[in-house]
Amino acid sequence: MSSSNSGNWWKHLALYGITLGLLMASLQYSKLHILTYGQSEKWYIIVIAILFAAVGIWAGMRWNRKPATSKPDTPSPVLPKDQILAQLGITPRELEVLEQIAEGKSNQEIAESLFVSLNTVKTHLSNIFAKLDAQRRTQAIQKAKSLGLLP
Amino acid sequence: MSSSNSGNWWKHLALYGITLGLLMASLQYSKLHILTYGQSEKWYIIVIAILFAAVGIWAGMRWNRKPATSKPDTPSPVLPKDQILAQLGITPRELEVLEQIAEGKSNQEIAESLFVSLNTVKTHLSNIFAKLDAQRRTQAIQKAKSLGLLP
DNA sequence: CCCAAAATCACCCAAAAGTATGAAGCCTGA
DNA sequence: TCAGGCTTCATACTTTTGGGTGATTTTGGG
Repeated sequence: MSSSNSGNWWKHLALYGITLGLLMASLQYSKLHILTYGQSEKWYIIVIAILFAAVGIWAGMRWNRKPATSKPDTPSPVLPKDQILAQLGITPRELEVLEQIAEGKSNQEIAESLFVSLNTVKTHLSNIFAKLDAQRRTQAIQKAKSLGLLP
Repeated sequence: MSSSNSGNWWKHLALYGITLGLLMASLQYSKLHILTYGQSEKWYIIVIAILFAAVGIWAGMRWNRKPATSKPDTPSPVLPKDQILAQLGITPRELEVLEQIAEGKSNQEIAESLFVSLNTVKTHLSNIFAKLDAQRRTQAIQKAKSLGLLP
């Protein structure tokens, strides 16, 4: 209840909100004039509530939707791999590193597998990230795959 | 939700409703003088609006969350995805996280997209790694794909 | 031979990711 | 009602990654 309860309070809030809405609606229908507002003001409030609920639903669905349109990437690129590599300026060694991160290897493992130092792998990776415009290895993998550089 | 929840949520709802009703009634009686002023009515309407906006957002996310987990694309795994998931003990939420790391997102981004804390994402990931026998996110992606859990 | 690109490595620092442990609230099914 | 799985979150700690800079070697053409 004190400070770090952030998990579920808003669920309750939501329930309260829904309940409030139902309550107000039923109050309207039953003509129990408990509230001291005039008729027009009551309806005004209800309209506002419904309106905002609708807007909220729309916003919520909007906000949480994943970009489903990103599926039709480049499955059959017209350009051959070599050309894409050249275009991006990715060198053969960098591609090797790229392939290995896609296999789930750590930098250390890649270094050992290529017989180079960890620092070298990092350097290659930095260059790859710059050329693919990625911030993370997972992102680089994703981009490389959609470019057809990786299976 | 998977259709019917037998009968618990509406009980809470009813309870909240009753409580709220009593609360509102007492408010009416004790603060009649305030409510006669136009200013407090405005305030009340604003609260209603915010409340319903919150409810709407919540509902929208809720309705949008379930379809997110059920993916229509089933390549051709020998076992249905559900069965593999059950076998490994991977929960729906964990799968959601798994899907997002495969999209190249950072833990922080996933946390924001799922409206949970960073710590929660890490916990889910730890569990995923254990269940997939992976040490790294890239490895988990790899394994999940070869199992048909991811496209 | 000389140059330039590629490959290699080192440090340092910051940020992100991963590990371990404990715990609370919710939901479901027995 | 009670146990157990799921989800959530926290704290503390270690490891891995990523970013920036600079430097040395290799190598292949011109």
